[in-house]
Amino acid sequence: MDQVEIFKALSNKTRLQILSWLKDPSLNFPDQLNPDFENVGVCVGQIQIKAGLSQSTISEYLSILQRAKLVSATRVGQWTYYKRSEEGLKQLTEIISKEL
Amino acid sequence: MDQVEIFKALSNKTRLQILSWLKDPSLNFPDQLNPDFENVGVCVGQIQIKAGLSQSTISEYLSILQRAKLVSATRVGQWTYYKRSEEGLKQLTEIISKEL
DNA sequence: TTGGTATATCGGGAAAAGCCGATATATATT
DNA sequence: AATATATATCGGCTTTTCCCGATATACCAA
Repeated sequence: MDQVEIFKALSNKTRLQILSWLKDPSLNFPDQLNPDFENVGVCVGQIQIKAGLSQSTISEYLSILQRAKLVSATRVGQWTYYKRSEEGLKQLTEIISKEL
Repeated sequence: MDQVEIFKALSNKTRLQILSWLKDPSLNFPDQLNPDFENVGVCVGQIQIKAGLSQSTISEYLSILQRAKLVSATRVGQWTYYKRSEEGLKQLTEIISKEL
């Protein structure tokens, strides 16, 4: 549980937006194709379009968030679906309330 | 209230340590000269010694924490005393619980 | 197998952060 | 005024982050 890594992941406007968007996928990603995306998450392409940055950048950002355990990924066919990891976010709350 | 600025301020091991040390100054800074330091804070020099980085670096780190409203400063004579800004830290908790 | 789509990885240029020593500024003392 | 101490600011070198385009990989469909 590397605190610095978590805070670095959060030190970017786009990555904070992604986390926020993933709080309510049906609201923020109405064009999503997969009907089960509330459970499985949102695919990289949708996030990329919404963020307006390049595909490679968004892919990298998602893996930064994943390494910090703030999101989790599920591969289904040719898509990778990302969703918030409430477990990791709970850990963050604990860090802040106890250690900080 | 720039969230990115706050998280950037927290994205450094030394700065996290400083915040943590300032939770209990009498424990972490036993050599402190000012007897009232529990209220006023800890001076830059003491923090610098404890951190083991250069004076200029620590001075800069403290102003980064201050800009993020995580600490506050009080100048008394030739010393500047820094202490945690519980107000700013409360704001951080709110950001995380509500917006993130 | 061939081609198409989704994502990941690589290489790199530009900007920011990490950290230093030197210097400037503010205050206190003599 | 001169000196000493504490802190802040400046200039610079090194490492990391921000993004990109190009390419590689994985999967699917014909």
